[in-house]
Amino acid sequence: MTDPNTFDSHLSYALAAAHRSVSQALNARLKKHGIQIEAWRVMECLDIGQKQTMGTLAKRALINPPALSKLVDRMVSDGLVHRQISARDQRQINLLLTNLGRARMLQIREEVEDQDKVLTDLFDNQSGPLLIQLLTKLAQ
Amino acid sequence: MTDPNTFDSHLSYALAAAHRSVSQALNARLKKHGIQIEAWRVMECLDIGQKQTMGTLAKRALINPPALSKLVDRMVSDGLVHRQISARDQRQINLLLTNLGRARMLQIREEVEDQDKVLTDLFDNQSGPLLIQLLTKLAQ
DNA sequence: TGAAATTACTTTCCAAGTCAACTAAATTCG
DNA sequence: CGAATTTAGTTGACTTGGAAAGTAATTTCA
Repeated sequence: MTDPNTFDSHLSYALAAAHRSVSQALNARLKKHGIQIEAWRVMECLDIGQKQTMGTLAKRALINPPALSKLVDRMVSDGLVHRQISARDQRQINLLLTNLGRARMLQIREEVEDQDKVLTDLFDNQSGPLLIQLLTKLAQ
Repeated sequence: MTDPNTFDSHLSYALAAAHRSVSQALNARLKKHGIQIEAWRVMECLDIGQKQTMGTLAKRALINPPALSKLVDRMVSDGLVHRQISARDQRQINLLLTNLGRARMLQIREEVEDQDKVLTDLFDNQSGPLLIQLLTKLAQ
């Protein structure tokens, strides 16, 4: 056991600390674009596959359904996305990026890529991808 | 560039996904004890060093000062901690665990240790500590 | 010394998230 | 078929968090 008097060697603590630090930094950058991290994730998900349902989006963008509903309300009133009722299942919503939304996403993507580069530069060539791999395993 | 059409290879995404998954699992366990993750972190910090100020606690427990103030209000009314004005600086608060707080912390610690074991068992002997090391580096 | 600046913490106001209940559409199966 | 169940998404009541302002104690330095 390593240092029984501290709890910062716990995985859950180290993870929370890293997440806090990284999302604060990213948040500061996205503030310039007037957008939240979650909204950016939604837009990236939509760019990968248009017409996604709220359900699949909630999973991919790491947002609970009620929070996603409200976030999408705001994004609609900001003109970034619009809702379309699915033809095959009237309960489902297909969310679409507007032209404005797509343009904004591309700008923001640069900011995020830049931030990501700063982070991965903290590590050597093996460690960066390894960290992502370990995190991905943890996320299941 | 690896897989330009997905963003889940971004460190910030992998980190958010892992954090979400881990804190949801931990949260479910702590719910049985009627406590939030943040309150548990505060109690662990107090166990390491009693009489910590709100400022140092905020940093160690990864909580912004206003949120910590409010959390401590709730913990005081739950009888877990109590505030004591510092003798040497009347602006500072020294926070102390009550006997109830200490007892609850010890119960909860078991739950968290157990959860942490489940997580670290996902990895081989090198990877677990390595992950923590990489995360700690990221948190600075 | 004592006015100005800094530091420690809290409060207020508002934005955002959660849980549980709700609406409505689709599916199941007796 | 059609009543019962399941699924998709939203809403509402309530809780929590954040930014900025507020209070009060301490420190700085002219």
